[in-house]
Amino acid sequence: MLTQAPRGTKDVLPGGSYKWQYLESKMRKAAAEAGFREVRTPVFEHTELFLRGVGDTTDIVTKEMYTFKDKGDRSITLKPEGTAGAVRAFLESNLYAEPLPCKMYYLAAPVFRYEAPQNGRLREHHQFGMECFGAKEATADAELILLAYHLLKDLGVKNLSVNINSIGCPACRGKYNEALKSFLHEHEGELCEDCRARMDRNPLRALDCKKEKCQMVVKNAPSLLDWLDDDCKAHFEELQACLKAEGIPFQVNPKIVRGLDYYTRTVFELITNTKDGPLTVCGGGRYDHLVEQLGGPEIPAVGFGMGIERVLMLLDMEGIEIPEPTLYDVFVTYMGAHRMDAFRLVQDLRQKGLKADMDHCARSLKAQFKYANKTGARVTATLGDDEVSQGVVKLRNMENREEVTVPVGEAADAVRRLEGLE
RNA sequence: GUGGGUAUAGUUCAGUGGGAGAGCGUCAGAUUGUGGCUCUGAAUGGCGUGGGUUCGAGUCCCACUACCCACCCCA
Repeated sequence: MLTQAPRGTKDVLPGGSYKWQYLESKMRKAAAEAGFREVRTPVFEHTELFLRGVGDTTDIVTKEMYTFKDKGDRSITLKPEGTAGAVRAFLESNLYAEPLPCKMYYLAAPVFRYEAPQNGRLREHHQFGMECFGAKEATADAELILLAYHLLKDLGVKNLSVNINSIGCPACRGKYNEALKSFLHEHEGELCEDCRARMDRNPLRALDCKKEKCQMVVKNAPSLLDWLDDDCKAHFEELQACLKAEGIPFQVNPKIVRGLDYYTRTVFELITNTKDGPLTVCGGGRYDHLVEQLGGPEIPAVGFGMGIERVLMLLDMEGIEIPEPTLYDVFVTYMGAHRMDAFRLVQDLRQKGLKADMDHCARSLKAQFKYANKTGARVTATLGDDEVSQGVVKLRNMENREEVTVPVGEAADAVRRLEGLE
Protein backbone atom coordinates (compact mmCIF):
# COMPACT_ATOMS: atom_id res chain seq x y z
CA MET A 1 0.00 0.00 0.00
CA LEU A 2 2.65 2.43 1.14
CA THR A 3 4.81 1.69 -1.88
CA GLN A 4 1.96 1.53 -4.33
CA ALA A 5 1.08 4.55 -6.44
CA PRO A 6 -2.53 5.66 -5.94
CA ARG A 7 -5.11 4.02 -8.16
CA GLY A 8 -5.14 5.36 -11.67
CA THR A 9 -1.72 7.01 -11.50
CA LYS A 10 1.50 6.02 -13.18
CA ASP A 11 5.13 6.81 -12.55
CA VAL A 12 7.35 7.92 -15.36
CA LEU A 13 10.58 6.22 -14.40
CA PRO A 14 14.16 7.29 -15.20
CA GLY A 15 14.34 4.62 -17.89
CA GLY A 16 11.25 5.90 -19.67
CA SER A 17 11.25 9.66 -19.33
CA TYR A 18 13.13 10.10 -22.60
CA LYS A 19 9.92 9.17 -24.40
CA TRP A 20 8.08 12.02 -22.77
CA GLN A 21 10.91 14.40 -23.50
CA TYR A 22 10.87 13.32 -27.12
CA LEU A 23 7.16 14.08 -27.44
CA GLU A 24 7.56 17.33 -25.58
CA SER A 25 10.31 18.53 -27.88
CA LYS A 26 8.14 17.77 -30.93
CA MET A 27 5.21 19.56 -29.35
CA ARG A 28 7.25 22.62 -28.43
CA LYS A 29 8.55 22.81 -31.95
CA ALA A 30 5.13 22.53 -33.55
CA ALA A 31 3.75 25.17 -31.19
CA ALA A 32 6.61 27.58 -31.80
CA GLU A 33 6.20 27.29 -35.56
CA ALA A 34 2.65 28.58 -35.22
CA GLY A 35 3.37 31.36 -32.75
CA PHE A 36 2.14 29.65 -29.60
CA ARG A 37 4.01 30.29 -26.36
CA GLU A 38 3.91 28.19 -23.24
CA VAL A 39 1.63 28.94 -20.32
CA ARG A 40 1.90 27.23 -16.94
CA THR A 41 -1.07 27.37 -14.61
CA PRO A 42 -1.69 25.83 -11.20
CA VAL A 43 -2.59 22.19 -10.78
CA PHE A 44 -5.62 23.27 -8.71
CA GLU A 45 -8.14 26.05 -9.09
CA HIS A 46 -11.19 27.29 -7.25
CA THR A 47 -13.98 24.79 -7.76
CA GLU A 48 -16.22 27.58 -8.93
CA LEU A 49 -14.11 28.01 -12.05
CA PHE A 50 -15.03 24.57 -13.31
CA LEU A 51 -18.65 24.76 -12.21
CA ARG A 52 -19.10 27.89 -14.29
CA GLY A 53 -16.65 27.05 -17.03
CA VAL A 54 -16.98 23.35 -17.78
CA GLY A 55 -20.66 23.26 -16.83
CA ASP A 56 -22.38 21.98 -13.74
CA THR A 57 -24.42 19.33 -15.53
CA THR A 58 -21.50 17.61 -17.25
CA ASP A 59 -20.28 14.20 -16.12
CA ILE A 60 -16.86 15.63 -15.50
CA VAL A 61 -18.16 18.13 -12.98
CA THR A 62 -20.94 16.10 -11.40
CA LYS A 63 -19.05 12.92 -10.72
CA GLU A 64 -15.42 13.04 -11.71
CA MET A 65 -13.77 15.99 -9.99
CA TYR A 66 -11.18 15.82 -7.24
CA THR A 67 -12.66 18.47 -4.97
CA PHE A 68 -11.70 19.24 -1.39
CA LYS A 69 -11.71 22.02 1.19
CA ASP A 70 -8.37 23.60 1.97
CA LYS A 71 -7.42 24.83 5.45
CA GLY A 72 -8.95 28.21 4.72
CA ASP A 73 -12.27 26.51 3.98
CA ARG A 74 -12.01 27.24 0.25
CA SER A 75 -13.36 24.70 -2.17
CA ILE A 76 -10.47 23.60 -4.36
CA THR A 77 -10.47 21.27 -7.36
CA LEU A 78 -7.63 19.57 -9.16
CA LYS A 79 -7.90 20.57 -12.81
CA PRO A 80 -10.15 18.14 -14.68
CA GLU A 81 -9.20 19.75 -18.01
CA GLY A 82 -6.87 22.43 -19.25
CA THR A 83 -8.93 25.13 -20.85
CA ALA A 84 -10.63 26.70 -17.84
CA GLY A 85 -7.33 27.38 -16.11
CA ALA A 86 -5.86 28.91 -19.24
CA VAL A 87 -8.88 31.19 -19.58
CA ARG A 88 -8.61 32.21 -15.93
CA ALA A 89 -4.94 33.10 -16.35
CA PHE A 90 -5.73 34.99 -19.53
CA LEU A 91 -8.34 37.05 -17.69
CA GLU A 92 -6.48 37.55 -14.44
CA SER A 93 -3.54 39.15 -16.23
CA ASN A 94 -5.65 41.09 -18.70
CA LEU A 95 -3.95 39.50 -21.65
CA TYR A 96 -6.91 40.56 -23.78
CA ALA A 97 -5.51 44.09 -23.57
CA GLU A 98 -2.51 42.99 -25.63
CA PRO A 99 -2.53 42.41 -29.36
CA LEU A 100 -4.82 39.51 -30.19
CA PRO A 101 -4.90 36.69 -30.93
CA CYS A 102 -3.16 35.43 -27.84
CA LYS A 103 -1.85 31.94 -28.55
CA MET A 104 -0.68 29.68 -25.77
CA TYR A 105 0.07 26.03 -25.14
CA TYR A 106 0.59 23.88 -22.11
CA LEU A 107 2.81 20.84 -22.07
CA ALA A 108 2.25 17.63 -20.15
CA ALA A 109 -0.05 19.44 -17.74
CA PRO A 110 -1.53 17.01 -15.22
CA VAL A 111 -5.32 16.73 -15.23
CA PHE A 112 -7.40 14.69 -12.83
CA ARG A 113 -10.66 12.82 -13.16
CA TYR A 114 -12.02 10.39 -10.64
CA GLU A 115 -13.07 7.49 -12.85
CA ALA A 116 -12.57 3.77 -12.97
CA PRO A 117 -9.14 3.36 -14.54
CA GLN A 118 -8.64 0.99 -17.45
CA ASN A 119 -6.51 0.65 -20.52
CA GLY A 120 -5.73 4.15 -21.77
CA ARG A 121 -7.61 5.81 -18.97
CA LEU A 122 -6.07 7.13 -15.80
CA ARG A 123 -7.14 9.27 -12.87
CA GLU A 124 -4.17 11.50 -13.42
CA HIS A 125 -3.11 11.95 -16.98
CA HIS A 126 -1.20 14.63 -18.85
CA GLN A 127 -2.27 16.83 -21.67
CA PHE A 128 -0.61 18.87 -24.29
CA GLY A 129 -3.08 21.62 -25.10
CA MET A 130 -3.25 24.67 -27.31
CA GLU A 131 -5.55 27.65 -26.91
CA CYS A 132 -6.05 30.61 -29.21
CA PHE A 133 -7.89 33.65 -27.81
CA GLY A 134 -9.36 36.43 -29.89
CA ALA A 135 -9.59 34.74 -33.27
CA LYS A 136 -13.09 34.14 -34.47
CA GLU A 137 -12.43 33.02 -38.02
CA ALA A 138 -12.47 29.40 -39.09
CA THR A 139 -8.85 29.55 -40.19
CA ALA A 140 -7.96 29.54 -36.48
CA ASP A 141 -9.97 26.36 -35.97
CA ALA A 142 -8.36 24.81 -39.02
CA GLU A 143 -4.89 25.81 -37.87
CA LEU A 144 -5.33 23.91 -34.62
CA ILE A 145 -6.75 20.81 -36.24
CA LEU A 146 -3.89 20.78 -38.72
CA LEU A 147 -1.32 21.25 -35.98
CA ALA A 148 -2.66 18.32 -34.02
CA TYR A 149 -2.98 16.20 -37.12
CA HIS A 150 0.51 16.85 -38.44
CA LEU A 151 2.01 16.42 -35.01
CA LEU A 152 0.50 12.97 -34.60
CA LYS A 153 1.33 11.99 -38.16
CA ASP A 154 4.94 13.10 -37.71
CA LEU A 155 5.19 11.01 -34.59
CA GLY A 156 4.08 8.03 -36.61
CA VAL A 157 0.50 7.53 -35.45
CA LYS A 158 -1.44 5.58 -38.05
CA ASN A 159 -5.14 5.11 -38.77
CA LEU A 160 -5.86 8.64 -37.70
CA SER A 161 -9.25 10.01 -38.57
CA VAL A 162 -10.22 13.63 -38.13
CA ASN A 163 -13.83 14.00 -37.04
CA ILE A 164 -15.39 17.43 -37.09
CA ASN A 165 -18.79 18.76 -36.28
CA SER A 166 -20.50 22.04 -35.55
CA ILE A 167 -22.81 22.39 -32.60
CA GLY A 168 -23.71 25.95 -33.53
CA CYS A 169 -23.98 29.00 -31.34
CA PRO A 170 -26.25 29.18 -28.27
CA ALA A 171 -29.03 30.64 -30.39
CA CYS A 172 -29.24 27.92 -33.00
CA ARG A 173 -28.41 25.18 -30.56
CA GLY A 174 -31.25 26.35 -28.30
CA LYS A 175 -33.70 25.96 -31.12
CA TYR A 176 -32.26 22.62 -32.07
CA ASN A 177 -32.39 21.36 -28.49
CA GLU A 178 -36.11 22.03 -28.39
CA ALA A 179 -36.61 20.11 -31.62
CA LEU A 180 -34.45 17.26 -30.38
CA LYS A 181 -36.24 17.10 -27.05
CA SER A 182 -39.62 16.81 -28.64
CA PHE A 183 -38.28 14.14 -30.97
CA LEU A 184 -36.84 12.19 -28.04
CA HIS A 185 -40.08 12.52 -26.11
CA GLU A 186 -41.92 10.99 -29.04
CA HIS A 187 -39.59 7.99 -28.83
CA GLU A 188 -39.19 7.95 -25.08
CA GLY A 189 -40.19 4.32 -24.77
CA GLU A 190 -37.43 3.18 -27.10
CA LEU A 191 -34.59 4.89 -25.25
CA CYS A 192 -32.35 3.51 -22.56
CA GLU A 193 -32.75 4.60 -18.98
CA ASP A 194 -29.80 6.99 -19.01
CA CYS A 195 -30.98 8.78 -22.08
CA ARG A 196 -34.50 9.15 -20.73
CA ALA A 197 -33.13 10.60 -17.52
CA ARG A 198 -30.93 13.20 -19.16
CA MET A 199 -33.02 13.92 -22.21
CA ASP A 200 -34.36 17.23 -20.92
CA ARG A 201 -31.20 18.34 -19.19
CA ASN A 202 -28.76 17.48 -21.94
CA PRO A 203 -30.49 15.99 -24.98
CA LEU A 204 -27.33 16.10 -27.10
CA ARG A 205 -25.85 13.25 -25.10
CA ALA A 206 -28.40 10.85 -26.54
CA LEU A 207 -26.74 11.31 -29.92
CA ASP A 208 -23.59 9.52 -28.89
CA CYS A 209 -25.15 6.95 -26.59
CA LYS A 210 -23.56 3.59 -27.36
CA LYS A 211 -26.70 1.53 -26.71
CA GLU A 212 -28.01 -0.07 -29.83
CA LYS A 213 -31.63 0.82 -29.23
CA CYS A 214 -30.74 4.46 -28.74
CA GLN A 215 -28.70 4.42 -31.91
CA MET A 216 -31.74 3.11 -33.79
CA VAL A 217 -33.82 6.02 -32.53
CA VAL A 218 -31.18 8.68 -32.91
CA LYS A 219 -30.48 7.67 -36.50
CA ASN A 220 -33.63 9.47 -37.52
CA ALA A 221 -33.29 12.37 -35.15
CA PRO A 222 -33.04 15.87 -36.56
CA SER A 223 -29.45 16.84 -37.30
CA LEU A 224 -27.96 19.87 -35.67
CA LEU A 225 -26.28 20.70 -38.93
CA ASP A 226 -29.70 21.41 -40.43
CA TRP A 227 -30.45 23.92 -37.71
CA LEU A 228 -27.32 26.03 -37.96
CA ASP A 229 -27.97 29.69 -38.67
CA ASP A 230 -26.30 31.35 -41.64
CA ASP A 231 -23.21 32.56 -39.78
CA CYS A 232 -22.55 29.25 -38.09
CA LYS A 233 -23.06 27.40 -41.33
CA ALA A 234 -20.66 29.69 -43.19
CA HIS A 235 -18.09 29.24 -40.43
CA PHE A 236 -18.35 25.48 -40.62
CA GLU A 237 -18.05 25.53 -44.39
CA GLU A 238 -14.98 27.69 -44.26
CA LEU A 239 -13.39 25.27 -41.83
CA GLN A 240 -14.02 22.40 -44.20
CA ALA A 241 -12.67 24.41 -47.11
CA CYS A 242 -9.44 25.02 -45.17
CA LEU A 243 -9.02 21.36 -44.37
CA LYS A 244 -9.70 20.39 -47.97
CA ALA A 245 -7.26 22.98 -49.24
CA GLU A 246 -4.59 21.42 -47.07
CA GLY A 247 -5.54 17.99 -48.30
CA ILE A 248 -6.07 16.29 -44.99
CA PRO A 249 -8.72 13.62 -44.76
CA PHE A 250 -11.60 14.38 -42.43
CA GLN A 251 -15.18 13.45 -41.92
CA VAL A 252 -18.14 15.39 -40.67
CA ASN A 253 -19.41 13.38 -37.75
CA PRO A 254 -22.63 14.74 -36.27
CA LYS A 255 -22.22 12.44 -33.30
CA ILE A 256 -19.21 14.31 -31.97
CA VAL A 257 -20.69 16.31 -29.16
CA ARG A 258 -17.99 16.59 -26.49
CA GLY A 259 -18.52 16.35 -22.77
CA LEU A 260 -17.91 19.98 -21.92
CA ASP A 261 -20.58 22.64 -21.99
CA TYR A 262 -18.51 25.54 -23.18
CA TYR A 263 -18.14 24.56 -26.82
CA THR A 264 -19.73 26.53 -29.62
CA ARG A 265 -19.62 25.92 -33.33
CA THR A 266 -16.59 23.75 -34.09
CA VAL A 267 -15.95 20.57 -32.14
CA PHE A 268 -13.49 17.93 -33.25
CA GLU A 269 -11.80 14.73 -32.23
CA LEU A 270 -8.81 12.92 -33.66
CA ILE A 271 -9.59 9.25 -33.36
CA THR A 272 -7.31 6.31 -34.02
CA ASN A 273 -8.49 2.82 -34.80
CA THR A 274 -6.63 0.38 -32.63
CA LYS A 275 -7.06 -3.36 -32.44
CA ASP A 276 -9.10 -2.76 -29.29
CA GLY A 277 -11.40 -0.28 -31.01
CA PRO A 278 -11.43 3.45 -31.53
CA LEU A 279 -9.45 5.68 -29.20
CA THR A 280 -9.72 9.44 -29.03
CA VAL A 281 -6.27 10.92 -28.76
CA CYS A 282 -7.10 14.57 -29.17
CA GLY A 283 -10.26 16.58 -28.72
CA GLY A 284 -11.18 20.22 -28.84
CA GLY A 285 -13.28 22.94 -30.30
CA ARG A 286 -14.35 26.53 -30.23
CA TYR A 287 -15.59 28.28 -27.11
CA ASP A 288 -16.72 31.74 -28.11
CA HIS A 289 -18.51 32.60 -24.89
CA LEU A 290 -16.41 31.04 -22.18
CA VAL A 291 -14.23 34.09 -21.60
CA GLU A 292 -17.30 36.24 -21.19
CA GLN A 293 -19.00 33.64 -19.04
CA LEU A 294 -16.08 33.75 -16.65
CA GLY A 295 -16.37 37.50 -16.27
CA GLY A 296 -14.23 38.78 -19.15
CA PRO A 297 -14.97 40.66 -22.33
CA GLU A 298 -16.51 38.98 -25.37
CA ILE A 299 -13.56 37.15 -26.82
CA PRO A 300 -13.92 34.15 -29.09
CA ALA A 301 -11.48 31.30 -28.64
CA VAL A 302 -10.61 27.83 -29.84
CA GLY A 303 -8.38 25.08 -28.51
CA PHE A 304 -7.67 21.41 -28.02
CA GLY A 305 -6.23 18.93 -25.57
CA MET A 306 -4.12 15.90 -26.44
CA GLY A 307 -3.47 13.02 -24.05
CA ILE A 308 0.24 12.33 -23.69
CA GLU A 309 -0.20 8.84 -22.27
CA ARG A 310 -2.52 7.95 -25.11
CA VAL A 311 -0.06 9.16 -27.72
CA LEU A 312 2.66 7.07 -26.08
CA MET A 313 0.32 4.09 -25.96
CA LEU A 314 -0.43 4.39 -29.66
CA LEU A 315 3.24 4.67 -30.58
CA ASP A 316 3.89 1.61 -28.50
CA MET A 317 1.09 -0.33 -30.20
CA GLU A 318 2.45 0.65 -33.60
CA GLY A 319 5.89 -0.56 -32.55
CA ILE A 320 7.33 2.88 -33.17
CA GLU A 321 10.66 3.23 -31.42
CA ILE A 322 11.55 6.51 -29.83
CA PRO A 323 15.29 7.13 -29.97
CA GLU A 324 16.84 6.69 -26.54
CA PRO A 325 19.68 9.06 -25.81
CA THR A 326 22.97 7.53 -24.75
CA LEU A 327 23.51 7.61 -21.02
CA TYR A 328 27.28 8.03 -21.19
CA ASP A 329 29.73 9.11 -23.83
CA VAL A 330 32.51 7.80 -21.69
CA PHE A 331 32.76 5.61 -18.61
CA VAL A 332 35.91 5.81 -16.55
CA THR A 333 37.17 2.49 -15.22
CA TYR A 334 39.98 2.28 -12.72
CA MET A 335 42.07 0.02 -10.50
CA GLY A 336 41.16 0.31 -6.84
CA ALA A 337 43.95 2.63 -5.75
CA HIS A 338 43.10 5.26 -8.33
CA ARG A 339 39.55 6.17 -7.41
CA MET A 340 40.51 9.79 -6.82
CA ASP A 341 42.24 10.03 -10.21
CA ALA A 342 39.14 8.57 -11.83
CA PHE A 343 36.96 11.02 -9.94
CA ARG A 344 38.98 13.98 -11.14
CA LEU A 345 39.00 12.72 -14.70
CA VAL A 346 35.21 12.33 -14.67
CA GLN A 347 34.79 15.90 -13.43
CA ASP A 348 37.17 17.14 -16.11
CA LEU A 349 35.32 15.25 -18.87
CA ARG A 350 32.00 16.69 -17.72
CA GLN A 351 33.46 20.19 -17.68
CA LYS A 352 34.36 19.60 -21.29
CA GLY A 353 30.80 18.71 -22.16
CA LEU A 354 30.89 14.93 -22.21
CA LYS A 355 28.43 12.66 -20.45
CA ALA A 356 30.79 10.85 -18.13
CA ASP A 357 30.62 8.65 -15.05
CA MET A 358 32.59 6.11 -13.03
CA ASP A 359 32.05 3.28 -10.59
CA HIS A 360 30.98 4.28 -7.09
CA CYS A 361 30.40 0.76 -5.79
CA ALA A 362 33.95 -0.59 -5.37
CA ARG A 363 33.52 -3.05 -8.18
CA SER A 364 36.30 -5.00 -9.82
CA LEU A 365 37.70 -3.69 -13.07
CA LYS A 366 35.97 -6.49 -14.93
CA ALA A 367 32.67 -5.63 -13.32
CA GLN A 368 33.18 -1.99 -14.21
CA PHE A 369 33.51 -2.95 -17.85
CA LYS A 370 30.40 -5.08 -17.64
CA TYR A 371 28.53 -2.20 -16.12
CA ALA A 372 29.84 0.22 -18.74
CA ASN A 373 28.67 -2.17 -21.42
CA LYS A 374 25.20 -2.49 -19.91
CA THR A 375 24.71 1.25 -19.68
CA GLY A 376 25.59 1.54 -23.34
CA ALA A 377 28.67 3.72 -22.77
CA ARG A 378 30.35 4.36 -26.11
CA VAL A 379 33.87 4.60 -24.76
CA THR A 380 35.69 3.52 -21.61
CA ALA A 381 38.66 5.38 -20.18
CA THR A 382 40.89 3.22 -18.01
CA LEU A 383 43.22 4.35 -15.22
CA GLY A 384 45.58 1.61 -13.95
CA ASP A 385 48.99 1.79 -12.32
CA ASP A 386 50.79 2.22 -15.64
CA GLU A 387 48.52 4.98 -16.90
CA VAL A 388 48.55 6.97 -13.68
CA SER A 389 52.33 6.80 -13.35
CA GLN A 390 52.73 8.05 -16.93
CA GLY A 391 49.95 10.63 -16.75
CA VAL A 392 47.97 8.98 -19.54
CA VAL A 393 44.62 7.24 -19.94
CA LYS A 394 43.69 4.31 -22.13
CA LEU A 395 40.52 4.76 -24.15
CA ARG A 396 38.56 1.94 -25.70
CA ASN A 397 35.73 2.16 -28.18
CA MET A 398 33.21 -0.34 -26.87
CA GLU A 399 31.76 -1.08 -30.26
CA ASN A 400 34.82 -1.84 -32.35
CA ARG A 401 37.34 -2.40 -29.50
CA GLU A 402 39.71 0.16 -30.93
CA GLU A 403 42.10 1.37 -28.23
CA VAL A 404 44.23 4.45 -27.92
CA THR A 405 46.38 5.86 -25.12
CA VAL A 406 46.52 9.64 -24.68
CA PRO A 407 47.68 12.14 -22.05
CA VAL A 408 44.97 12.65 -19.42
CA GLY A 409 44.53 16.29 -20.36
CA GLU A 410 43.62 15.35 -23.93
CA ALA A 411 41.11 12.68 -22.96
CA ALA A 412 37.98 14.63 -23.90
CA ASP A 413 39.10 15.37 -27.45
CA ALA A 414 40.33 11.84 -27.90
CA VAL A 415 36.98 10.43 -26.72
CA ARG A 416 35.21 12.56 -29.30
CA ARG A 417 37.55 11.36 -32.03
CA LEU A 418 37.12 7.75 -30.99
CA GLU A 419 33.34 8.04 -31.02
CA GLY A 420 33.45 9.68 -34.37
CA LEU A 421 31.88 12.84 -33.01
CA GLU A 422 34.55 14.93 -34.68
C1' G B 1 -21.35 3.18 -10.01
C1' U B 2 -22.33 -2.21 -12.63
C1' G B 3 -20.21 -6.88 -14.41
C1' G B 4 -15.91 -10.34 -15.28
C1' G B 5 -10.78 -11.83 -14.23
C1' U B 6 -6.23 -11.90 -11.38
C1' A B 7 -3.16 -11.76 -6.72
C1' U B 8 3.52 -16.96 -5.45
C1' A B 9 11.04 -13.91 -5.84
C1' G B 10 13.02 -7.52 -8.71
C1' U B 11 10.03 -9.31 -13.20
C1' U B 12 7.19 -12.96 -16.27
C1' C B 13 4.93 -17.03 -14.56
C1' A B 14 4.60 -22.76 -13.12
C1' G B 15 2.91 -25.15 -8.74
C1' U B 16 -3.10 -31.83 -9.40
C1' G B 17 -4.53 -30.93 -0.18
C1' G B 18 1.36 -33.26 2.22
C1' G B 19 9.18 -31.04 0.64
C1' A B 20 8.09 -22.84 -2.14
C1' G B 21 10.02 -23.61 -7.87
C1' A B 22 11.72 -22.11 -13.21
C1' G B 23 13.10 -18.53 -17.13
C1' C B 24 14.75 -13.56 -17.35
C1' G B 25 17.11 -9.82 -14.35
C1' U B 26 20.70 -8.61 -10.20
C1' C B 27 25.45 -9.88 -7.85
C1' A B 28 29.95 -12.85 -7.77
C1' G B 29 33.46 -16.25 -10.01
C1' A B 30 35.81 -19.12 -14.67
C1' U B 31 44.08 -17.44 -11.86
C1' U B 32 47.73 -12.03 -11.98
C1' G B 33 44.47 -4.94 -15.66
C1' U B 34 39.12 -5.26 -20.02
C1' G B 35 32.48 -5.72 -21.68
C1' G B 36 28.79 -8.48 -25.07
C1' C B 37 28.68 -15.18 -25.96
C1' U B 38 29.11 -19.50 -22.79
C1' C B 39 29.60 -22.08 -18.08
C1' U B 40 29.40 -22.21 -12.53
C1' G B 41 27.57 -20.32 -8.10
C1' A B 42 24.85 -16.85 -4.76
C1' A B 43 21.18 -13.52 -2.88
C1' U B 44 16.14 -12.26 -2.82
C1' G B 45 9.38 -15.13 -0.61
C1' G B 46 4.79 -12.25 5.64
C1' C B 47 2.49 -17.41 -1.41
C1' G B 48 -2.31 -9.75 -1.22
C1' U B 49 -5.07 -9.29 4.08
C1' G B 50 -8.35 -11.64 7.59
C1' G B 51 -11.36 -15.65 8.77
C1' G B 52 -13.11 -20.81 7.88
C1' U B 53 -12.89 -26.35 6.36
C1' U B 54 -8.96 -30.13 7.28
C1' C B 55 -4.49 -34.28 10.94
C1' G B 56 -2.37 -30.89 7.27
C1' A B 57 -4.04 -25.03 2.88
C1' G B 58 0.08 -21.52 -1.99
C1' U B 59 -3.83 -25.19 -3.40
C1' C B 60 -10.80 -25.81 -1.16
C1' C B 61 -14.73 -22.05 0.94
C1' C B 62 -16.12 -16.89 2.61
C1' A B 63 -15.11 -11.75 3.29
C1' C B 64 -12.01 -7.59 2.46
C1' U B 65 -8.33 -4.92 -0.32
C1' A B 66 -5.52 -3.94 -4.60
C1' C B 67 -4.69 -4.44 -9.68
C1' C B 68 -6.35 -5.66 -14.82
C1' C B 69 -10.43 -5.82 -18.42
C1' A B 70 -15.40 -4.38 -20.14
C1' C B 71 -19.75 -0.97 -19.70
C1' C B 72 -20.43 4.45 -18.89
C1' C B 73 -17.61 8.71 -20.13
C1' C B 74 -13.46 10.63 -22.18
C1' A B 75 -7.59 12.33 -23.32
